[in-house]
Amino acid sequence: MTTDAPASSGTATPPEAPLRYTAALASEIEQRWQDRWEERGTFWAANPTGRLTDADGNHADAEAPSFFLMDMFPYPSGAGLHVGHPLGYIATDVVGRHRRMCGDNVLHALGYDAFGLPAEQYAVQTGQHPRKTTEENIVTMRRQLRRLGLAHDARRTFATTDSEYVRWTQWIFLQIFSSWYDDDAPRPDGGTGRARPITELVAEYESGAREVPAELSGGRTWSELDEVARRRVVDAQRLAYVSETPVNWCPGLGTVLANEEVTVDGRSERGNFPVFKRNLRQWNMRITAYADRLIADLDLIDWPDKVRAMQRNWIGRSEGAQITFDVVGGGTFEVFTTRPDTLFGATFMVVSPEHPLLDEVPAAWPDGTSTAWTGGHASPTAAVAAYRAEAAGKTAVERQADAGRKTGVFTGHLAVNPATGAQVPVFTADYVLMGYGTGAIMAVPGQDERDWQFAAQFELPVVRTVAPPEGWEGDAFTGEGPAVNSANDEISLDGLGVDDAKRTMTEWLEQRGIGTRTVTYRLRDWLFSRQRYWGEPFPIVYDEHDLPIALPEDMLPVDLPEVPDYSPRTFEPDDVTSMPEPPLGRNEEWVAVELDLGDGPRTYRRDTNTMPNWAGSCWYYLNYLEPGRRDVVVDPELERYWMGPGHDADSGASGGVDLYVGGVEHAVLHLLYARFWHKVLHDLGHVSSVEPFRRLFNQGYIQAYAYTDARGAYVWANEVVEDESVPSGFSWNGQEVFREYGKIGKSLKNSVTPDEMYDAYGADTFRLYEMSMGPLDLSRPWDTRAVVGSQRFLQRLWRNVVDETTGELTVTEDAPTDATLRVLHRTVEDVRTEMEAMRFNTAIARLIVLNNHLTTLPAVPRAAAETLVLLLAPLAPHICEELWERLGHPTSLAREPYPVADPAYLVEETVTCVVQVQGKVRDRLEVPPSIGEDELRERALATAGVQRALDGRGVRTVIVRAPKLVNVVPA
RNA sequence: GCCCCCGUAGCCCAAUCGGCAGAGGCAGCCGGCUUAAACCCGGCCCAGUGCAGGUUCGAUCCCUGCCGGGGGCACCA
Repeated sequence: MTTDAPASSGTATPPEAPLRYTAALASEIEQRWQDRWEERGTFWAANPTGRLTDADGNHADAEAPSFFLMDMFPYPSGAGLHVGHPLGYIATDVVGRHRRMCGDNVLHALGYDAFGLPAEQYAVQTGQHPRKTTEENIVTMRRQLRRLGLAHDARRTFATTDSEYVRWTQWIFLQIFSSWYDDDAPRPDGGTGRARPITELVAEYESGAREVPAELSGGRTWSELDEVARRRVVDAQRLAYVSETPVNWCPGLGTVLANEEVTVDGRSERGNFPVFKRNLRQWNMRITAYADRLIADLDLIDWPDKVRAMQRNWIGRSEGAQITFDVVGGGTFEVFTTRPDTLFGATFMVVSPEHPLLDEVPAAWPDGTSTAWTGGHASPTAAVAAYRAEAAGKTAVERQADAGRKTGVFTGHLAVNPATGAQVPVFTADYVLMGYGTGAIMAVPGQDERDWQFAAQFELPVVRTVAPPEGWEGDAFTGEGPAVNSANDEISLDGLGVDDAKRTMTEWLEQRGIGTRTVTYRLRDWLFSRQRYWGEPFPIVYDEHDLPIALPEDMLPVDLPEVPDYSPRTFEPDDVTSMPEPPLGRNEEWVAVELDLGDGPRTYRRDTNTMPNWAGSCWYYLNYLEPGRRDVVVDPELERYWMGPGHDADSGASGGVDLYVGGVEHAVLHLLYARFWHKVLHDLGHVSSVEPFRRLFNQGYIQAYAYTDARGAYVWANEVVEDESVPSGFSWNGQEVFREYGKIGKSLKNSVTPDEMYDAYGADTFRLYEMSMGPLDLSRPWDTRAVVGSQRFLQRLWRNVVDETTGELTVTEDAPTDATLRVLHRTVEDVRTEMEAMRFNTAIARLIVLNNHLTTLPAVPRAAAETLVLLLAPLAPHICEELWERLGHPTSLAREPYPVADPAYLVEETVTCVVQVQGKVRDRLEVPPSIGEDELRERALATAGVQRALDGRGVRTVIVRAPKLVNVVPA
């Protein structure tokens, strides 16, 4: 049996011991202290300036280091919490309380990420307005978390759905909309490339300092463009822009989704619905402009290697060349390749089905077209149209199922290989993706496995340009080797290694003006609009030209309008032909709006999309610094104090939140988006820090066993018992059941709630158990039965100080003995080390040792009790406050200095020296720690154990590691 | 298929620089307390570190291969 019914008889208060530390007494103490902390403002963090002072009205002490501590933004679920949820909140609370006792000014608060799909779905299900259900859920969650005793500054809480917060989310959107990325602008850190206000771009065009890019101007100068054309030129360069691009359309959710929200199976991360590629006009954010900085600055921050690797991987930087190919009969197109050295082996071309080259294809098949290439169609026009339609209807799942079995069709186009001059056929195939590189490749079957497969399928020629090793029997050879078959009148790569060949070829291409060195990224721009109700509206209107116009700041926030129906228009999950239909479009009075934006009152049309729920979590850390500001998104002085580079010893060159704790599931979503927004705000001068989160810590998950019966149905885990008589070892109601390990939740019937723990043990026991289960970053199984161990510890602590019957203090004023002082100071030293390294499980183990030692004494010396209480206070704050008060201290221990060990008591009088012969322990010696090597060697050689083990053999060498080890090596 | 992390007692987990395999908790067993039981107190049992090699005076720790578990990526040119 792994999960007892939580209430056990041991927690009832026995009449003979009215002050035993039972769940009832713990609850009384805990709630009393929670009220006091709130009334006294114990955990108010003082800002250096402005309205937020500490409880005494003081601003931050300039001498005290600041420590900005954060949990990942919780989403207030309607389902309530289970025991896995608080793990991270307890951990950050322990860190915060510990840092505070170490003298830091700790900022720790918790807000709510309350927009988004789940909130909306919950509201639709319950038939209520999302604002109502969201607010109710926040109330419930606040109550459950307050009962944990978290030392948050309650003045700094907020929800992303607050109108005051939405104002600034929209304001930041407008900052991004009103910016462009200047690749050549110098940065303070020495690099080049940063966001600049779009007004500066316009000014440069007007003054002639900058020429309008030809692909945007159609060859005309700025002065030759009319007003609308100029706006199109500028709009195309904004960091937030509207464009018609292939996007992820999810009919089942009724909205488009970002790449990061689509699983590798091509389904929505939420709801697991199919996702289709559709060309739609949508908002995008130019995160790709920051790709290099998002990679490079990973080196500045203290994050788990795993998360940094995931971000690097997601951004997917690859170096190569872009090469121009001429199309026979006119026109050109570009390909991207990481292997320009293999150009001589490019025997055909492949473009993605969405490629513009296919908008016009020859009307008839060229002479000699193989029937294998035509797909049975009479003309390229028909073949390409059919293939394009087929590709558009495929989900990513289907595409993936086909991986390896290549499909495609000849387009009728022929291209010229610039190295060989040969005419090669251009195919279209869906293994080439429009969103990566140029959407077109040169196919080199000799050096690329995918191309080889395609070539085999369509009977295309193979030319090897890298010599495979002797005896190579495989297909494509992608390894290192000398170039072959790679020479023309102007250039020869033959004999060069891959790297040299790449360089030589790229130089030749650049000289000839038909290629350039290029870097490409897997990362795409961030698709930023959703066709849902419960999100931030865009602060954008459109004029008669259908061009976006930013609303002026004084019109913010744009609040959500009431609509007749806020449910999304969803479709059959596989309805490919469906079109998104934003709920905000249902309120025509709101959509059509008359405004005076400078040229008199005119009618505009509002944007009816909403922002993704990531928007709110992209900047919430800044809002903790001083929520509710009307004049500025964040006070620069507060940002420098709490987050600026060098604001404390550990903040480094990047600055940012000192410690950010949360699950690893946001590694490439929230954490990438937030870094992007932060860098834009940094470029525009709103924040001094370069990165939002200096140190990231991923906590593990608490999971639990679940049990299925013979039919595979889940049974209530808390009713399962261990049963030797059945093979699985577990039974439920007398029938054998089978154990699995998985997420805690209602569906697995293994849920345990914090409320049950508060009732059965109290919050301190619950906190202590969660922290003692193992290292914080490891996932581990919940075991309700084991919680009692933490409760026993607190009971023994309580009894060491308070008489269970009378409530009298039992501590003695006598000085501790030398032995007690040694244990005490050893514990202080070790606990400090463990706490600083966030190894709370081992810190707790040391505290238990000390407490058990005190239990053996006739009476506990006050000095030892007080030190123990202070050491334990971050972990079990309520009982420690209570004991601290009973020990005669009128004020909270929240800011008492964390104990420091006296080194005098850390020195051992004797050390056990291990005496080994050939690595095996043969004897032990009690020696003074200061013993010299020579003396130790002599004494070790003289021991009976060594003599017996040597058995007359000579000694070759003796390794001495004074004072702890001697190892004798026989001859 | 590629990459990363983890395998220590029945269970959760410790072990600093390569130096006595055990800090703590749970469960189990024995004893004490008790009219009795629970709570509580004391004590005990329990692994040679997933497997096979290698380096070393000495390996849980470093290296190689394999097995098991977890995670990430996956037609990215």
